Amino acid sequence: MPFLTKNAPEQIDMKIMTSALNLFVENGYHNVTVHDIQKRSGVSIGAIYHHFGSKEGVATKLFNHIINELEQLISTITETIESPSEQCKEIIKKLFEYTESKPNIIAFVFHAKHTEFLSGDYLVYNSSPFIKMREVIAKGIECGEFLETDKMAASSCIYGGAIRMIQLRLDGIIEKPITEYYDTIINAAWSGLKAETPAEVS
Amino acid sequence: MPFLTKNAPEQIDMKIMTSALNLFVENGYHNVTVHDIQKRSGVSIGAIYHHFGSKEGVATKLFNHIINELEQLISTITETIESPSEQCKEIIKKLFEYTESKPNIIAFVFHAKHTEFLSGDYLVYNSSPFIKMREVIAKGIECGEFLETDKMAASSCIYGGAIRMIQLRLDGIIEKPITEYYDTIINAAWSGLKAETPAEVS
DNA sequence: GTCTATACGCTGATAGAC
DNA sequence: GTCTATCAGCGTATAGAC
Repeated sequence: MPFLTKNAPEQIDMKIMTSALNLFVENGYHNVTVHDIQKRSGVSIGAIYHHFGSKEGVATKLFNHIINELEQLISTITETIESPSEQCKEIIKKLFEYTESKPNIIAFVFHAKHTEFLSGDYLVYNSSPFIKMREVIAKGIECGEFLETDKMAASSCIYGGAIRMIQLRLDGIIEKPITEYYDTIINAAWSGLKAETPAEVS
Repeated sequence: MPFLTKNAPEQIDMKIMTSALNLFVENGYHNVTVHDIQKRSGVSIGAIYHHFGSKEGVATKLFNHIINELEQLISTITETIESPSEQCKEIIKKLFEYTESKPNIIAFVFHAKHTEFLSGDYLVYNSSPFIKMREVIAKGIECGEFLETDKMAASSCIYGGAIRMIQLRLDGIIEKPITEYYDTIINAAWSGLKAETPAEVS
C-alpha cells in the first residue's frame, strides 16, 4: 500500500505551514530559519522550496490561509445572525474562544508585524475579515442599535477592548482564560464604565 | 573653535538613536543593518559599536529611553491631577497628541514585537508606564468613579479603544488626526455605545 | 516529486591606523 | 575616541542525483 506511506501533497503543505506558524509566533519571522522549519516539519528543504518557492512564500501562503479561515468565521456569523449588535457579540465570543483554543493563529494575526515579510504595503487591518467587522458596526449604527457616532471610533471602542484583552492574554499578562471575561467586556462596551452617581444636587 | 566642530558625545548618542528609531519603525528591526544606521546618522560604524556595543545594544538603549519618556509623562499626570478618572482622560489625550506629533515613538512602543530583539522574556506591557496606567483604573474603581468591574477588563475597555485608534492611525487606516476623535472615544468608553432605546412596551 | 550537499551574498562585528 | 577596511559566520536558495 504505497499510497499510505507517501503523504498527500496537501498534508505536506499543512505540515510545513503548521510548523512555520508555531515557529514564527514563538521566535518571530526573522529568527526562524528554513532549516528550523525543515527540522520541525520533518520534510526536506527541497520539499519546502518546491511547494512554497521561498521562506517568504511560506509566510505569505500561511497568512492568506489564516485570513481565509477568519473570513469564513465572520461570514458564517453575519449570514446566520440577523441583528448587527448580536453579530458583533458573536464575533468577539468566537475570537475569545479561538484565543484559548488556537492561540498561535490569533497571535499570528494580531501580534505579527506583517510588513516585515509581506511585500508591498499590504495591511492586515485592511484585509477582508477586519473590513467586515467594521461593516457590522456601521450597520448597527444605521439600524439604530448603536449610538450614532463615528464609525471608526465606534469600531475601535467595541473591538478595541476585546482585542486588547486578546493581546494581554497572548502575552501572558492575563492569566485566566479570557472567555471568562466575555460578559464583562460586552457589558462595558455596550453600557460604559462610568459609575452611576446619585443625581448630583448642587 | 574645535569644541564646535566636534559633537558632544550625548549628541552622537541621540543622533544614532533617532536614526535607529526611524529606521526600525519604517522597516522593522531585522530589515535594518548597522550600515543603514551608520548612513542615516552620519557617524561611523566604529562610533556606533563604541557607544552601544552591538546592534541589539542600540535597540535596547533606545527602548529604555522611550519607556522612560513615557513613564515621566504618566507620572507628571498622576502627580498633577487628583481624580483617577481625569488622570485617565489626560493620559489618553497625551497619547493621542504624541501619536500625531511623534508617531515613530508611539509606533516603536505599540507596534514593535520587542521579543525579537530584547533578550529574555521582557514584556512591554509589563513595563512601568503600562503598570501605572492600569493602577489608575484600579484606583478609579476603588474610589467609585468607575463601575466595580474586573480591573483587567476595565483597563482593556478604557485604554483598548484608544490604543486601537492609535494602531489604526499609525497604519494609515484612519486618515484624520485622532485628536479629533478624543471626545467621542472618551464618551463611548465612559457611557457605552448602546443606543438609548425608547422603553420597550410589550 | 523528493532529497542532500553546496554556493553565494549579506551582515554583525573586529582590528588596527590616526 | 573615531575612523575605514576586512573578516567570519550564517542563512537563503540552487544544483543535480535519485
